[in-house]
Amino acid sequence: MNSPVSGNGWEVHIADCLLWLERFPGVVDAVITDPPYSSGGAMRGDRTNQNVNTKYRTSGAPALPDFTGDNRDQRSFAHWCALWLASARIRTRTGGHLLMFTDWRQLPSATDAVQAGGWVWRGLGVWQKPKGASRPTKGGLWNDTEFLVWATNGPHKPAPEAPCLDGVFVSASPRNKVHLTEKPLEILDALVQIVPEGATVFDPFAGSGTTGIAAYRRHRSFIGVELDTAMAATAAHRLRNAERGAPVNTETAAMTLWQA
Amino acid sequence: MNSPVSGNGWEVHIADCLLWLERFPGVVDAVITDPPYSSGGAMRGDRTNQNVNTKYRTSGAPALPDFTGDNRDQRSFAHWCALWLASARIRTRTGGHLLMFTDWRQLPSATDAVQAGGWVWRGLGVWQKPKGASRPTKGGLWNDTEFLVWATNGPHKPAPEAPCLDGVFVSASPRNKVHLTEKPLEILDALVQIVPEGATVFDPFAGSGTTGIAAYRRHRSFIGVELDTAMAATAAHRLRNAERGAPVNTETAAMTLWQA
DNA sequence: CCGGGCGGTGAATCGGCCC
DNA sequence: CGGGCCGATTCACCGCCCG
Repeated sequence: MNSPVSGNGWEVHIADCLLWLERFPGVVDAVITDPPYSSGGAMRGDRTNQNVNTKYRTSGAPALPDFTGDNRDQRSFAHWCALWLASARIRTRTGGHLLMFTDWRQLPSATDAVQAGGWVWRGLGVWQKPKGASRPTKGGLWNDTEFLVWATNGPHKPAPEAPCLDGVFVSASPRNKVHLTEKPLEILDALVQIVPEGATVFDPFAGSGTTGIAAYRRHRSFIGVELDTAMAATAAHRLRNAERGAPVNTETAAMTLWQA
Repeated sequence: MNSPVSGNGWEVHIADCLLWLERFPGVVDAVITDPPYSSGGAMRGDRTNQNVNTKYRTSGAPALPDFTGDNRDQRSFAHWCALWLASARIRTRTGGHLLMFTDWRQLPSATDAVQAGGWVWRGLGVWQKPKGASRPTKGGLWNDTEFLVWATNGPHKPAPEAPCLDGVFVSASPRNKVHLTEKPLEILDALVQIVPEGATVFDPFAGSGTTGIAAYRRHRSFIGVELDTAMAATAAHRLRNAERGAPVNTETAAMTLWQA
């Protein structure tokens, strides 16, 4: 285990989360994460030669770094999720929470994996994107949602003062993204409140660290694991920006992407 | 096959949809339906002695008739759905649509069944209920959504003028319900527009006929099948109200529930 | 006719108790 | 000890009623 980059109540580790979890001795209160979806071309065997930039980029937007782990077929996606979900659950306190993003195509696999990993599935949240930030489907349903699987490690015993989180989050994709699938900070800001202040939030696919920033600002501790060295550097940079009270997506944060 | 109750562009049959479909010679353009969810207590085997009124009713609201078929366990729910979905697909034109309501708990089983029935799953819609019309979950996600599985029979080739339906429908549960799980007319009004005017909409679980009313008002033909005699009478009554341009949920419509 | 106040409601869930 | 039945719980919004 490499030594992490850390700050006041947060740490970011560069590691594969499965290997990292095997050696992690602590206990966390919630797992809040956005794993690689591996969507598109599932069950069609046509994903071997695509990386994320050719897959997702359509316009003249600046290219973002390819991220790894987004090329599994559907069955192995579910199996792999079950593995890290089981490992993460072992390190989550009884009654602790899981909040995991997924898209519609992987949703059934995701809920299967969550349950296979020993979590108790308790509901679904919806991230509704404004129409401008999504794609119309002529003659069908507008594809403007992603989903959030909510589960607990065993019984759900909310504290009397525990808030009730919305089931539908309306928010546009962030501007000035430093990660291709970066989630809106305001959604993570709501999600981290599923645990009380002082609790520890764990993100095994920390990416650019948005979960950590939300946790930091809401006075929750954060442990992030990210496989990609450059992306982990970006997460650390953005968390340090948050510590300074600065905007997180600075020019220099973006530059860390290409230096490692 | 009993002779149906029918009107100008609509018919309601009293039958089990699986048996009825076996003998139906026609072709429809869309299947839009809300099957019994069989939710609650899934995988816990505790559903034997519950009817829907004890299951879902909490307050002093007037009792509505129990509906049948809401007591399958999860595996047989998926299997049974696959059966009627396959039968219905055979009677749907190539490129025709399926829109099927489900709740979060049955969503993975529902999408499995849709695909097992030979449909091509193409997306998810969300029905977001106002907070007042749903249940808070302390320390977790508010349970204020139901879902809509969208699929097509084979390739999706929308007409150039085909509209794009919303992915998220915001609507309160109807007042003066005559069916325990009656869906808002405004949502069905949007959904029937997935097929052009003059096309035929089929609902194998017609219930109180809301899908038919929406289809009638939007100049689509409607074929409904409903197992429960009293509920089918209610559907016919409400459709006749719609033909007269009258409000559909009249006192007499409610009375048909208890007469058969 | 408009605005504010108030009571009703909800495609459950959970703990506890009884048999 | 296990399974099933009973009843308390939850809170923002909807819509009616009244001023």
